[in-house]
Amino acid sequence: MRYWLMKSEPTDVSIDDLAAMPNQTVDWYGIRNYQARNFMRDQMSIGDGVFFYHSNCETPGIAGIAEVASRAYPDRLQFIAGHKYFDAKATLETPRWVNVDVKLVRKTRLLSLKEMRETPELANLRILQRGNRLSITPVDPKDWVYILELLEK
DNA sequence: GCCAACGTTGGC
DNA sequence: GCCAACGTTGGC
Repeated sequence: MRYWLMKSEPTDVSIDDLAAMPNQTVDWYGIRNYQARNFMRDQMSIGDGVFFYHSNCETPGIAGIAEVASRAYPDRLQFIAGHKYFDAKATLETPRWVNVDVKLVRKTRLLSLKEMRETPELANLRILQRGNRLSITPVDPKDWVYILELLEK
């Protein structure tokens, strides 16, 4: 059992979009970064905890709790010629990109990036480190618990 | 819209 | 295999 923070642009998939999806589940498509892919492929298990993070928006921050709902499987968009996420080097036999499914647990208050930065206990959180752009990062269990408490406040 | 930081690409 | 150039991310 591991914990993760996964970024999504709310103009693409917001927490409310997730809540409106069938089974409140979305395939985490479009990851085109090897580190993030490897986290999904090698380390994620069904039931892992996920903080659903809104990025590249007016108030970035954690908007809800979700969970990993599948093992990693090939991202279908890599095979669609002309698609934004098409990859000419990927084949059905040797796909390059994978995704997991992510299921909503519950929407929370928005815990803003600003508030996280102002919380000394969270100083080690990967997303707060300088220059961190990874869209999927592991979260330490103690940070997971601490943030859960913050989300209740 | 700016730009710092980082990842990827490709010439050599 | 180096590294300059380019592309992307994402906060501000």
